[in-house]
Amino acid sequence: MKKQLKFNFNPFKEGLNQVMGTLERDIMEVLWNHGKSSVKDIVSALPQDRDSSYSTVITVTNRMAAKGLLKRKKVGKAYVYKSAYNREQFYEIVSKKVVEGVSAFSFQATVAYFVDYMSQLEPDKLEYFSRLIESKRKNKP
Amino acid sequence: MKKQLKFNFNPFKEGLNQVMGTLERDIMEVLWNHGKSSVKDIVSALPQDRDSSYSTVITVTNRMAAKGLLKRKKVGKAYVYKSAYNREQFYEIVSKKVVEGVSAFSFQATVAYFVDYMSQLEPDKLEYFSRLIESKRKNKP
DNA sequence: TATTATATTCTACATAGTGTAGAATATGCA
DNA sequence: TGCATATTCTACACTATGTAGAATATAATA
Repeated sequence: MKKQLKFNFNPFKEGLNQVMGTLERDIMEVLWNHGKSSVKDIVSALPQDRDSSYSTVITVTNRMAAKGLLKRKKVGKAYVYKSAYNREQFYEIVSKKVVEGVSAFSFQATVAYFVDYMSQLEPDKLEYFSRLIESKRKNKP
Repeated sequence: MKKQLKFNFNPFKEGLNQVMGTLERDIMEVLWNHGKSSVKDIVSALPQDRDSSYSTVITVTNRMAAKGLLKRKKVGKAYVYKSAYNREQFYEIVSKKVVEGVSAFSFQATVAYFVDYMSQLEPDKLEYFSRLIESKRKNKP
């Protein structure tokens, strides 16, 4: 079976950067937005304000491949990289693991803050939540 | 106001070790179980299988104090350390921040897995949450 | 008060993850 | 076969954590 993806979760950062470094995040975005890409492609697609060298990007993509975040395949002279998971899969994997982890850390506190957090949100999100619960209840006689 | 406690959350580890290192965790446990303690006290209360030197423990307690995890006060010749938060407070702070963080990361996936996780553990609780959510919704016109 | 036991601070090294990139090496196409 | 280009290797920076010796400070007591 596929090796389980390992990551840390930093709740004080934003978006993908909660789970990986900033360059890694930018590379993930490039691969999700542009599909399979060579290092050359990635370098040119990276945000303008980030001018990482070719070898910096190669080092990081290889580390990401070693971690199971990316896959690579030789095409002609160069390797072509792609994300091992699409965006939706990746967010699901992370969310699931963090929810499991924090529930195991402290079920009570987690439940309390989850409900609390939810109730402060807009009604449509609460509604989404209650509809989800209802459907679960119906499927669990 | 008090400086906000910063931490990473590792869902692949266990208990307090999800939020800090192993020696840090052992020190927290000593302080929660024994109350205010000098470094000497801590060293002797640490698990037998861990034989960290006095200066190792001092280094780590000072780092923890710098991070806001511990407080210290000079008593006689030595400093006496105590946790900045009691166990319950600490678990609440962490749970709250991680729940907020992962909800911001991906609201939909988080809600989905949270409900999923809860319904697997104790189906009955779903009804409780359902009612809780409903009452929250009614209080939010 | 001077000595001494003990506590602290300073410094430094190790490992892991991430960002960085030059130098050396390999390789495929013209 | 040669060259342009891609890869690998190596190495340094920074942060977090674990580790601990050496140097220094300090309080209690003789």
